Amino acid sequence: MVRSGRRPGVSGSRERIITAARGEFASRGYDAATVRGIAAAAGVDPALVRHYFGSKEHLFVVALEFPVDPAEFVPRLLEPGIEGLGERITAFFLQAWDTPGGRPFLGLLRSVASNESAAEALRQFVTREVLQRVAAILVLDRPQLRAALAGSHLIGLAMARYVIRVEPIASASPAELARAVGPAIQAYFDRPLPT
Amino acid sequence: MVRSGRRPGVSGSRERIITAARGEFASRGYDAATVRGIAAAAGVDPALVRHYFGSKEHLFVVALEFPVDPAEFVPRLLEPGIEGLGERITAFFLQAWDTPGGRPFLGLLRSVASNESAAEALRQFVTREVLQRVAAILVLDRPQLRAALAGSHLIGLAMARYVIRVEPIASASPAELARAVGPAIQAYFDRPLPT
DNA sequence: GTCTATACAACGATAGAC
DNA sequence: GTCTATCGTTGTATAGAC
Repeated sequence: MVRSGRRPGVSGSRERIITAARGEFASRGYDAATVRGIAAAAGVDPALVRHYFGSKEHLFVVALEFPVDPAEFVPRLLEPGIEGLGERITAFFLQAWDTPGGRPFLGLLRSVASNESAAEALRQFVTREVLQRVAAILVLDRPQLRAALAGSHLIGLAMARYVIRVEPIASASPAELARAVGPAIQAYFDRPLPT
Repeated sequence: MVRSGRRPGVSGSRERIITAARGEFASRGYDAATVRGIAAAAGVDPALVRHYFGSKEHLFVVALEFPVDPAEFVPRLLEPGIEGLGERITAFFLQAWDTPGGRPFLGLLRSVASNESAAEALRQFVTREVLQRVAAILVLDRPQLRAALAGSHLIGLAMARYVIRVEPIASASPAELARAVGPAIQAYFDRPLPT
């Protein structure tokens, strides 16, 4: 009976490992997620993970891929104009987190907070794919600072709601939160910034 | 050679363990910090940590002690009145983080993001010692929601500046940031909240 | 003599590397 | 699948403080 060696046909193991890695990193964070756990969730041998990705860190970088595509949502949110932009962004952000597809965000946040290379990866990604795109569309002074400040509030909102789970933010409805926070985001695209 | 047993004089081991724990939790986060590493940094046996604190988790809770005292800074910031409150709070927050004494904050944030019991500890602490205090002083509707939203922005600011280190927030001066963010915080204590 | 501080050794679990 | 390292924890013995 042949036990070792390559299986015939296309296995899809690589993709299953990436999917499993997202789930594990999401639910446990970078450090607590284990290569063995990921391999088990993917139904493969741990050595296969090493074969494809070399290291846990590199696997993470590959799996980092965002669940939403800035190339799509940035123009879509900005296109209708400045008016109502704050609430649109906030509502989209909360919806992205609240849906099942937003699960990876939580793991990403956990990983970023505990792991320097994860923070580095996210910093590069956000700067290149989000901030620069926003800056290219906005006709305002210091667009990158404005976008970064607005983004910082949203990150904090996610920390308060999904990580720390402080009340009454944790239990508020997405719509209620979007209405409460929207104007603060809006102000970063409306108001002159102090020098 | 005598190896075990009590050492002569006052050792201060308990305090050294707490200090070492703060340093380890700060630089590595809750999960990555080890009891053995903390014991080594304190120059004691790991079993002594257990003797004093029972478990890693309880040691964390003891070491959690905030570097600033809400009983002091909440009244001090709120006392001059609503006017300029946003900028006062933001400047105080950034200063607390930027000074050497603010180091523990970073570790706290890392721990909270990666560990559920740390998040639980911080949630209880913030709710009891900060939000309720603010709510007791402010004469506004839904003071707890207002304070929580303002706090979420500040947490996000810290994430952007000290953890993710995204530009231009990471390199901005505290004064510049306080002027840019202050009005957003202020609005949470000025404006009517949408229902 | 009793309480407390301390050390040492080892256990069972589990990780990543190869 | 094996190897090695290291984790949190625990049992037990000992020496000083009071």
